[in-house]
Amino acid sequence: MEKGFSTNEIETQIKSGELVRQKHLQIAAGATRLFIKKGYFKTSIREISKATGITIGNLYDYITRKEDILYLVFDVFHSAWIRRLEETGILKIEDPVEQLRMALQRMFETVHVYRDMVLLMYTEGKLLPKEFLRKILENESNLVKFFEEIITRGIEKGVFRVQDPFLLANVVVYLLSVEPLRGWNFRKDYTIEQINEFMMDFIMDKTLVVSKEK
Amino acid sequence: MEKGFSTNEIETQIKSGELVRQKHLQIAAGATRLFIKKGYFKTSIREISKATGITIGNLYDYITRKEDILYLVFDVFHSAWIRRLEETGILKIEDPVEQLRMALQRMFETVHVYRDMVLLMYTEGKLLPKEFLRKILENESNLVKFFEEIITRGIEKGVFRVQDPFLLANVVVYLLSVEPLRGWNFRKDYTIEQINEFMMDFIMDKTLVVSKEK
Amino acid sequence: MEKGFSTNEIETQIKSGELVRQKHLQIAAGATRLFIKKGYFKTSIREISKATGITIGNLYDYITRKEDILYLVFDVFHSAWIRRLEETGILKIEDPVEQLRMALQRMFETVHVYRDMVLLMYTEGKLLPKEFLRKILENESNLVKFFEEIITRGIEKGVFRVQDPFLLANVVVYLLSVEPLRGWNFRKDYTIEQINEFMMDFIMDKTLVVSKEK
Amino acid sequence: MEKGFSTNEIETQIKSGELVRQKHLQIAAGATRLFIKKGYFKTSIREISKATGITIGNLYDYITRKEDILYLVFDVFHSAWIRRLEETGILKIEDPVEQLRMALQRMFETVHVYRDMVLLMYTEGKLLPKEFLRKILENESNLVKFFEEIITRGIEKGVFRVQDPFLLANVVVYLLSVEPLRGWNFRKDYTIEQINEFMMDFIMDKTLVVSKEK
DNA sequence: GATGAATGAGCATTCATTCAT
DNA sequence: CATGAATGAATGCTCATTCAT
Repeated sequence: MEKGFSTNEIETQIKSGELVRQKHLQIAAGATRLFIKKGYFKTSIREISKATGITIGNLYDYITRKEDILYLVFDVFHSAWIRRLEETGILKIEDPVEQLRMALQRMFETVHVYRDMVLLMYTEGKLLPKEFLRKILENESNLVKFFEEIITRGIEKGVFRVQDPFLLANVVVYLLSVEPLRGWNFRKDYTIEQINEFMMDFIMDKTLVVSKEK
Repeated sequence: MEKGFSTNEIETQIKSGELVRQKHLQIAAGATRLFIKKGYFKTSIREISKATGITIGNLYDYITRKEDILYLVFDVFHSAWIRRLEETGILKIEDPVEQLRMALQRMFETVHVYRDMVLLMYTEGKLLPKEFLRKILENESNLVKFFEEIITRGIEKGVFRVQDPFLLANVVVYLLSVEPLRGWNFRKDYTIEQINEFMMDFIMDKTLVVSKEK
Repeated sequence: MEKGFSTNEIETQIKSGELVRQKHLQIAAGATRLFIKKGYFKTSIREISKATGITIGNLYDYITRKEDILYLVFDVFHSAWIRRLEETGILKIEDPVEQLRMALQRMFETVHVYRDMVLLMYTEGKLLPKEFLRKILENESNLVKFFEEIITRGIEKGVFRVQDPFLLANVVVYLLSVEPLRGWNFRKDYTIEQINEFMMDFIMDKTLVVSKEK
Repeated sequence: MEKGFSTNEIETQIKSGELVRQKHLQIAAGATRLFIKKGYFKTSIREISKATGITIGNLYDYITRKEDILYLVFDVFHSAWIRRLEETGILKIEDPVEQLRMALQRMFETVHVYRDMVLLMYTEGKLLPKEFLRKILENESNLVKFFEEIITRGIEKGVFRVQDPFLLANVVVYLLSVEPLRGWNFRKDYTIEQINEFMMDFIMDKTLVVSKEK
């Protein structure tokens, strides 16, 4: 029903849904900073309680296990992520080339904004309870599908020539995270714009029929 | 480069260098299995002691902090990794195209063999104390340099046309880990050979001057 | 004696005595089931709130401490217990032998019906605050007196020959609980009727002058 | 192997069996006092640690869960209990009447010595994990058998006349605990000797053929 | 009178690390 | 060199109780 953020998956002692939503955001906000700085395991519930201003007991009215907080963090992040993608008019762009370029542009910006969160998902994602992990992976899977569809449409329109759109889409989504994951090795020598431009060309090159005669 | 494996960085209560080396290997072997299965934090020293057959007290004669074990694990892994690269005659191949292809082939195989370790490095690497982390990143950096050199030589020989060999090399090394990190989304639909072939083509395409007229 | 059930001992935020009585019954009913199933300590106020349908805050309008609920449970039970004894015309039976036999009969039935509660009183009774404990013990003491009087009357009438009616009455009341407390060891081999018959004979034998020549 | 006290049932981090035995005794001793005074649930591990002089961590080297301590307490108690029974030459007494009398005498003394422990077993016994509970009940069951055998032998020798030796033995064992469980109602008016004498007569009367003509 | 969110002390338990033998 | 018992701070979590609405 609500668009955007919802965390119905987490069992709660609190009846007011609105309150739950607000506190979940509050918890996620406080915990995110800590998780990014110290990692999930090195962050204690006491610290989260302090950072969020919610007493421990009350915290546990909104979650059942510490793991839930990790999920909360990922979920809030994912909502923001999705929102950024939807806000743009990317879905309505007709020309696949332009659409892919815009989608990539948008995603690279988003990845940059949420660099630390992207890193967190790669490093701590596996700690999620199976059920939550499934949900997170589904999100990622959808992003891949999103790119797969753009590519497929491009193929149908004859502007892309690609053998395996699905595998390519996987690689493309993976490449979005080069900077967060491997940036330590080149960050110092390039601006973020240079990096993104390089990645953009790298991907577009791979995809466009028209790049043949270069 | 070095003769196999050395862990001089770790402070030790024991004099005999040979013994230290042997026990370090023993510790790394036992701990690796555990870290892969349960992660660094959820593995206790007691478990490592049990898995290695080294009593806790004795364990602490060969390390100073739990983190040291993580480093040991990474270091042993890295030696094996390097060995695999050196064993082949890749460095002696004259034709850059062939050399790149062989290097990639070799690396994809290696990544596949050490898939869990690669994952471990991505997820737990950040836990290393700064000094150790520096060393690990240096290893990685060297791998990037290795590919950068191949590419640069290819450019000089006129067989590759690449704008930024360094950035490309970074991307290439990053792409080696596509399967361990994102394979969950496509592993079920492809054999490892199909995946590697796809990745190989993807990278070579990106690099080769001659591939234009395809 | 009193008309049913009253729990004036418990301090209350609520004025209306009638309401207090009703809620106290409601609380006792819900809590009894839980206490029997999980024991006093392992039953939380939250669970009692849920089981009784009374919100936690409201619950605390009718009690002051968790211990009060235990007392409530015992008190309600005791009323029912007493009622069962009074309902029968035992007090009016003239022949002491018949009277004792009927009283025992009635009590064994009652114990059987309230077996779990009897057990609960033995195991959790000591947890009551001193004042409440005193009241509960007084109830028990009255039951002993009840039997003591029957026995004494029997002695006066020459049908019982007993040295110490008071101690005997204590033992008799204690024996009523043999099945709840030690039944685990013989329950499987006997019906409840067999057990009660045995106990009955055992006690009557102990008491009756006339049983000598058997 | 060792006669008397052994607690092999409890999993331990400690290798030296002798040390385990000694510490288990130490733990049981300290915990017993606390359990008797405050009950199992109201006694915290911290208190037990303090009372035993064993640090919390070390405590947990000798047990796995708090429940184990309760078992330890019961087990130590049971060993002492058994020892008292065996030390006497009761088993060797030929005359069943004398044997029963001596056994009862001995048991009443023992119950008196361990009055608080008997109470503890009745009130907290049910808290034991199933496996331990089974063991404890088995001990009790054996005590019943012990009396059953004496009685049966008495019947065979024609000195007892009893319909159901097994049920009677159950009742007899149950009666051993009148004083701990119901003594609050008559303790003040009788010496322990008076009580025990009364109980003794009560039971012997019930059992002896020869008591007919009294 | 009723609601249920908030409090925070308290609990059992774990575990990296030390050190006497 | 090796052993393994000991330490104790720290952790995640529970729950009786309060109180603003």
